[in-house]
Amino acid sequence: MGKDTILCVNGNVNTKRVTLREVAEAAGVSINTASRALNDKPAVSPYTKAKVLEAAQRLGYRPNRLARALRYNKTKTLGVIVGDIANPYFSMLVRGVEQTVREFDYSVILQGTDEDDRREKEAIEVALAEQVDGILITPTQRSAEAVQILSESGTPFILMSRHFRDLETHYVIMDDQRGGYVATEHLIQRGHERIAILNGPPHISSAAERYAGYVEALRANGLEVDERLVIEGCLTMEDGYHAALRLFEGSHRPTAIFAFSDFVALGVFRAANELGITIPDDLAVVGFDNTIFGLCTRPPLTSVGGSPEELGKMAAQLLLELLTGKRPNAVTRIKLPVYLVQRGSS
Amino acid sequence: MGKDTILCVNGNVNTKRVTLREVAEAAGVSINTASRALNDKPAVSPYTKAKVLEAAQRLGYRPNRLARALRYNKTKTLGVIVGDIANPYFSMLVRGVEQTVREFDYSVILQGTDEDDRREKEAIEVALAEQVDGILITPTQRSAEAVQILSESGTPFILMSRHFRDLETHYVIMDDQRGGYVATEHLIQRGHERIAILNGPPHISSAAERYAGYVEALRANGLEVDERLVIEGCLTMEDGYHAALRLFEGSHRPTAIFAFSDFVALGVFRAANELGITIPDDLAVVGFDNTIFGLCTRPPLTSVGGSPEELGKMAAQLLLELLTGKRPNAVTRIKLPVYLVQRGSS
DNA sequence: TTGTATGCGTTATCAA
DNA sequence: TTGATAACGCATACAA
Repeated sequence: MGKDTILCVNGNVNTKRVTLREVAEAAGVSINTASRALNDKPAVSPYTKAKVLEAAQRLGYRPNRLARALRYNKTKTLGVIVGDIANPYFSMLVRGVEQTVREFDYSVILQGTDEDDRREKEAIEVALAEQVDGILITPTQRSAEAVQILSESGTPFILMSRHFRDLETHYVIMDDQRGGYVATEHLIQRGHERIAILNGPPHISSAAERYAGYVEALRANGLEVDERLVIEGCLTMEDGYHAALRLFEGSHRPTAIFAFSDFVALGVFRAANELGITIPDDLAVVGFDNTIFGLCTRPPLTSVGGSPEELGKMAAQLLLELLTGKRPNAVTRIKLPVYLVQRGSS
Repeated sequence: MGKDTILCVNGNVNTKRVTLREVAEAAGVSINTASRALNDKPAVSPYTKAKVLEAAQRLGYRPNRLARALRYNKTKTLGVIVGDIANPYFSMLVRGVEQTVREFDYSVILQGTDEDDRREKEAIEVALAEQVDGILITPTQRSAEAVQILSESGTPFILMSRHFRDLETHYVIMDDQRGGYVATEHLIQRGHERIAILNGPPHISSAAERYAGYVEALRANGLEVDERLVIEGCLTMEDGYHAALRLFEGSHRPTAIFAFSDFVALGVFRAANELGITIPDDLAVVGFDNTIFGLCTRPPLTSVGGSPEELGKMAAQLLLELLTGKRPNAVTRIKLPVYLVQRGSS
């Protein structure tokens, strides 16, 4: 062990934290004088202030945000609940949230639901028990119960990426119907008529609306919906992979696929690679979300969508403005525009 | 507005939370009788208990974890600090952590550093101010200061994926040197002699050790290190993309690339696609981490590594065992094995 | 079996 | 300018 070795075995040893009382004692002042000095409050002499600051510095004082939170009844903490942290879409979303939240000196308690409504309820309960000031959530939408609980709790919350048509909540979503329309129309214009959709679960609003856009585009172009080309419940790459395999095995093959997300589309690429199907010649593919992963497939993936990171940022900003009173409390609904970015896959 | 409409405009309205005192009053008992009833403590009559539980239920009582934490001096919250939340490697890591943490009824406060040491320090300060019981961190390693601070704080912490050679800390890492060796040796056996490495920043231990393994394998096979084929600082897909472009533009092209991560390797695929370079004929590629994204490239990506999700789980488990006293406090160092999974790219 | 009183670390009120 | 005291919500030692 060299002399520079830092011994970091700790744990139950030095776990005692320095409190304000100790700082006050060390500085020879009362506890609340110390408090005022550290919080830049008026009514404290420069000399005293310097003494307190020095003592705090020397002892390594760190204000206890918990105690402060208890006092203020504000934790400066947000609960963030998403479907799956490892899903690139949600990763980007959370990244946007985290960045914005940090700017406001708030913290994030992150939880994943795996799209399970029981887990979702638990996550909400945990967040509320942690006294978060607000909640950002992509609801599983298996029922409206989550929103019901949140609503009754009185804790401000904002839905991200998904919304309930007949519930008056704040939300920030993509223009999913438009996205579905644009993607499908694009494929039609490229000459396709048998266009499959590997959609998400239909109880999720973004999936339902993209489907509506898909249908709308088909009808507008004199095409009928073929149930055999509609596959639901795809959320992950694995889902996309298996759905694509099933589709190709069947007798009624599509010439194009519109996937619920780039992540799902990646699964389609995997299946196509394995089966020797050439994209875009044998099969055109369009994804959703415009993630960077679409740049790495061969050929690169055509995708429609906005920026999930931006959506996260907006939702966080909205919530924080609500919390800090910078924004009136009327229901705010934001629908972000989507764009089609055509690349080699279609 | 239908009769089922839930009005969720809240915010500053109903934000008053139900406290234990109110439950006690509603049940007509004292505050601590209520406390004991709700916490399944002995010495409370069944009748009283039922009364309290009913009142709690009716009022929608939720115990305030903050107040409880203040009392216990334990928050049941862990700070998790990683380089970049949107990096698939870290996403998987965080996912593993979150899953394990939930099993123990702990919460996670997540922060990203963007590999910036100032942000890292801030993140640590925030976590400590939040009184987290422990910290899981992938240190930026620009200096040992982060570890110094953590060490002095007395808060247990565990390094993930990276470690300091001369510091006595808990850590869970991959066998990076072995990984570097295996990847390089594999490429050599496939007949390659000009093998480039798109490595991470050298101050990061995993990068340094993979490089050591790379060098070791070259030497063991009578090959010399060619500085022109060593590129450092690659962490993202973008980095891999630009590094690969630079490499292909130069006069001294490699016939194989060993990338720091699958994420970086994806960038290589993008560059290769754009330049019309055929993998694996013109260029072999090996990634690291064995993420599912490697399955979607064409051809699929050869990769070496263990499971980042597993690493996250182990680190979380280790920390929680430390915190709950289930594990002695001796320094625990875990090095997870790595495997080579050969696919089409090499 | 139940209730009273105290303390966790902070901040705010008010009096000195 | 400073300090004593109460309060935030909860849990517990102790008394009843």
